[in-house]
Amino acid sequence: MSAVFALVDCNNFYASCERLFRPDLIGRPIVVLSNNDGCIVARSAEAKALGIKMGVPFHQIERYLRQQNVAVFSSNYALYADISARVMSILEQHAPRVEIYSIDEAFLDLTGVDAIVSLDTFGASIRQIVRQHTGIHVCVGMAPSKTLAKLANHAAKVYPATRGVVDLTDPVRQQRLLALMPVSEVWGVGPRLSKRLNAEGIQTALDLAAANPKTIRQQYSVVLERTVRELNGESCLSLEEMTPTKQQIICSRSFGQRITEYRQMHEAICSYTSRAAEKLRQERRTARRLSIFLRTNRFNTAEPQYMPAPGAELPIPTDDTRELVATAIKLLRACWKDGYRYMKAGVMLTDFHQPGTFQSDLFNTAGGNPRSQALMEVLDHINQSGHGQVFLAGQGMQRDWNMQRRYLSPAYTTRWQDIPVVR
DNA sequence: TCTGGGGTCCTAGGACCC
DNA sequence: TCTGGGGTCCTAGGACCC
Repeated sequence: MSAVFALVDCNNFYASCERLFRPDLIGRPIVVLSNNDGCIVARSAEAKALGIKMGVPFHQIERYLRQQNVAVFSSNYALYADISARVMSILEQHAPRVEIYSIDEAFLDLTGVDAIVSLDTFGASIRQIVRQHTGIHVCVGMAPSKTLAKLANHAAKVYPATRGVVDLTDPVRQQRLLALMPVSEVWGVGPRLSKRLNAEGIQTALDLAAANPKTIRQQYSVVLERTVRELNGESCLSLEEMTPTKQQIICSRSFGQRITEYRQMHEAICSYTSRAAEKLRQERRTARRLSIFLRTNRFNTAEPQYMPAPGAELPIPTDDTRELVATAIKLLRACWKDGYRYMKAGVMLTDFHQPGTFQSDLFNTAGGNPRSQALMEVLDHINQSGHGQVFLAGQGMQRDWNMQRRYLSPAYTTRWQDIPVVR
């Protein structure tokens, strides 16, 4: 029995989520902006038809968007995460094994399913069920490897005649599609590799599939070699149902305005560290290494630049917000310089351990401090309850550096006072 | 004036050891 | 002028993904 993977991908996900609760926007172009309302990260079909490109800085096309009556939204991550969870739970009810690959995509293992029902029928029914239960439209691509399933999904999106479902298990069909796809559309081939491959005469996905894997490995990498094999229907990437534990946690943001005062940076670093510590506890890990980074605006070459990124090792791995914040602030004090206009800062945690397993020296108590653990549990409980916020004084009350979200929609599904009311 | 955030994997090169 | 070889570990940087 040969493997069959499906890739289910939500269409224009963020824009679709915004439209779910705004039926008045049906037919109107929608764009969603990145944090700080920086650039375009999602577009509805109508917005794509207007020629609006992904990743364009908002300020460059703001006038055009107004002229075209485009609805503009700041990222509402709470909303998207909630809708995503609903879509994923439906997929998990209908497929034996599911890998949630990103907020809007999942791989399914459909091996053996084609003995019971045709893949086209299965794909169409998944689409219909998700749409009926969530209002979200998805496309389904099916093939013997993940890389081919990705391409099949892409075809399902691009060609309306497919009705959103493409079964690419037939080798002849694979060849036909690969010949139509530029190599840059292949999963794992980014802009740099595309350029190099094009220069070598490899233009289409079919050209890459026809390349010698050994040669590709020598000239490029083992990763691209695997891609070549996957394009030939040899499955090298397996379905990963268990989310692997994180190797690092990063919390960083660009500021709403440039920061020039130490007080503001102190608040920001405290906040980011607290958030990172919260994520760490969710992962049930402790961290031994913490680093911070500050950045001036690298796009503005006329300004003096300063981008320190100091790190420190903790004596014992910890998940205690207070210890991590104290370490971060020590690093900040040492690297802070007045006279720069800072644009962004962040905190990174690495070198993770399982709580209580660290081999400590004679003078430290291994296994963590039970009082600290209890305190952190209470902190997380209150902050996740929706009833209030408890934070360290260092995080500040002014928060005048916080990011801009001028076009934020309500938290329709995750905050009581924002639930839509039908009159 | 205005250019996201959070991840992964691989490789090369330096430090260090015997 | 000569001044080994091989292994491990760590870090930085580059590439990719959504």
